[in-house]
Amino acid sequence: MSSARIPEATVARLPVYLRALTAMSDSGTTTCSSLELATAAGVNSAKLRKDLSHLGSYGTRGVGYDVAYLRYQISREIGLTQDWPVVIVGIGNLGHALANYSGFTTRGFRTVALLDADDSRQGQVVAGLEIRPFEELDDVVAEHGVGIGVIATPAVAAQAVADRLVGVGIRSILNFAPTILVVPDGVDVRRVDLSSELQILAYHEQRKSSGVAEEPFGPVVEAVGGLR
Amino acid sequence: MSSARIPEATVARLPVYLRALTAMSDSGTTTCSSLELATAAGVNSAKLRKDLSHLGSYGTRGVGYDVAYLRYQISREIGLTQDWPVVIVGIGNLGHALANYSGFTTRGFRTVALLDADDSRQGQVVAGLEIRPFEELDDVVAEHGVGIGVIATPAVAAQAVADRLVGVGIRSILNFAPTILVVPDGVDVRRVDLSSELQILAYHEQRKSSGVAEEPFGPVVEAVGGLR
DNA sequence: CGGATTTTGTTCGCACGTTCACAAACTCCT
DNA sequence: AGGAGTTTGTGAACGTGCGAACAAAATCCG
Repeated sequence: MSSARIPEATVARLPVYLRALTAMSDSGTTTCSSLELATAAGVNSAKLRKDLSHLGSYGTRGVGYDVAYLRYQISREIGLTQDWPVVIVGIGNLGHALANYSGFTTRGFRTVALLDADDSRQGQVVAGLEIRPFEELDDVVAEHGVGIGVIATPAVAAQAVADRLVGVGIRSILNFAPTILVVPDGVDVRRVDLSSELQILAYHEQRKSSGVAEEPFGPVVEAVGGLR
Repeated sequence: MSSARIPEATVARLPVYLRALTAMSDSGTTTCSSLELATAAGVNSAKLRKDLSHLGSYGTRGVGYDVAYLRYQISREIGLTQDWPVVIVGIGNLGHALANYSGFTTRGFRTVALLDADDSRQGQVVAGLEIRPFEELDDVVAEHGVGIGVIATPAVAAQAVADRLVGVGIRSILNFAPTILVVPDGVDVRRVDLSSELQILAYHEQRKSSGVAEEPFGPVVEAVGGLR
């Protein structure tokens, strides 16, 4: 069961459940029902139960889920029981923010290097790490192993950076540059596009403004991702 | 046709098409086929054509699409022919980066205010705007009208901020805080969650590492959003 | 003018995701 | 011990989304 393929939609929600469970754990809650967890995560309780059933049968009928146990099981399923090295490329405003962002230092991930092609930034210390030249990518991988690459460069540089990342063996890329990256089979790219998000909001806002007939209490979209 | 409801999946891709068309326009391309545009956007050409067909019939059989014309039509559909005022709340590292981010000043959006509850930041100028106290939210809305709210505060403050935003009439929120916001019907919340994105990548990376049997040339996911 | 060629717009079948509804399984109380 | 009450896990119905295949419409060329 636990080794069967998990639907992509479910995978995308597991981090949300994990966060909700962590919050419960912090506030001393030791047990929760599917309804409580679903409410905290902002989803339907049936959907939550079906999602969890893909991992295994970790609840107890008539009782609910043990918060700590379920949290561990989800962590394990996602692969957070080990530490993934993260390399951030492009330390401009955004890269700066990402380096300082606590979500990257959360259990499961460790920012091991900040790289930038701009000479003027070399040696500057951000979030306790020294900015290194992009050419040292190979050294970084040699030191810390292959992990996850984060691209926070301008759009024009993104594809070249991606090519280099793939070249040193990285197969998971988080792309903040507004470009569609072309990568070989077997490499995952997830794109985070702020202007797309704004535009999607604008579309719905426009529909709301110009009294377009909507389904009763229309699109209340609790959407995509969340920042830690 | 143009007033019919457009599928959510299509709406989410329109910004990508728009960006690809802009790039073509900048490089002097005046006409393109569905295959060319689809390739640039990283999608199947049949899907692209179906998406565009929801807006209307803007192509010419045997020829393709006029880049400038299609670009205008998509802009209009999304609602970018007017300028949406954007308010950013929480000017920490991330809020700082967002304020300087060119995607927010792109045609269609105008950052009108930076708000922060922290006294020590008041008056500081970021990206040409002075940081103002969060209490002045009402004044901002009075000055610039109701638009889109961006929450870049710590998680604990996010819900309270959202409540205030909704209180002054804002119905579109882009949430960077790692929290599920509870909002009334009719309010759209889009969440951008960096740690979720990382965790999703970690899940797939783990599967790739531990030689799990995969479908031939498994999950090459070109996923969610992109930054401008 | 008419046939060959190109490319759009749309129809169809299939896979995926979501929700409802209910049986199975556990606890609690008498 | 047994029945009442809870809550999980899942089967089935429904809706949405995707990709292939094809007809319709435009251009090009002889």
